[in-house]
Amino acid sequence: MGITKTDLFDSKQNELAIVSKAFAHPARVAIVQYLLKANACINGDLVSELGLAQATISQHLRELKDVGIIQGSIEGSSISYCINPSRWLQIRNMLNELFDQYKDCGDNCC
Amino acid sequence: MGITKTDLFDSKQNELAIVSKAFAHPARVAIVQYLLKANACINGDLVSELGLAQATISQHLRELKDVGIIQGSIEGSSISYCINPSRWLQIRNMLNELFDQYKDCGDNCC
DNA sequence: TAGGTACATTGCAATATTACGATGATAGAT
DNA sequence: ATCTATCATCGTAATATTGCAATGTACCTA
Repeated sequence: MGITKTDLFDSKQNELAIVSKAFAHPARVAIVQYLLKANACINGDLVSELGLAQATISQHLRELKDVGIIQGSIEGSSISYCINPSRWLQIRNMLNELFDQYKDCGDNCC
Repeated sequence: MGITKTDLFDSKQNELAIVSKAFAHPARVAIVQYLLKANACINGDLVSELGLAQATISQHLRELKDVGIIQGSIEGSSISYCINPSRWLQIRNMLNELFDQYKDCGDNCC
């Protein structure tokens, strides 16, 4: 059926899944890494950087924007994208909270 | 066309995407959280815990296992699953490495 | 106004994911 | 050997994702 049964899970689990899905494509990882490296805000010369069509890049940018990871501001006729600082930290904390839950159980695990 | 052009990206970007994809479904997040909470190793009573069919749970478990996040060992006629410690730490480090790359650029961003 | 640049959106084809019933496979109990 | 419990796999239907050409929109320039 291809449809995720989101109602079976709590909001935190769904949020984690949505955020993870944003990173679940190498193109979006590459876009985020590029924005991190450039630090200053960059417009869509990602098209020449990555080897994908303009429409495809635009689509990936929108997905990242929808999740709030990046934000764009109009810069004349082009658009500057950059990491959303507060959202970035929030996601980082959310992931850390998950990964910190692991308690090493020695070798008596499985 | 529905197929990801993995050859356009480096192995690290692809790895990050693959790992993220494992967490990109609330059921898999819930499974991981359950294993974290239970600490000790748990078999497939996830079927009653989550509201999904046995076949569906099994499928999600396999995806988590394929990425190496969890591992299972036969326990009589049932199977004990648990977090894979080394892989868990490795993923944690990989994500931290990404999230630490963010340098706050003050307010002169975008 | 007309033309060009930079993105976004639409529409479509190909492939992937999600979910589950039905069916296998294996281990323990009778 | 037969039954049952537990889990994996297969097959299939419904939906989502990926990618791009074509088109739309907004802005700048001449």
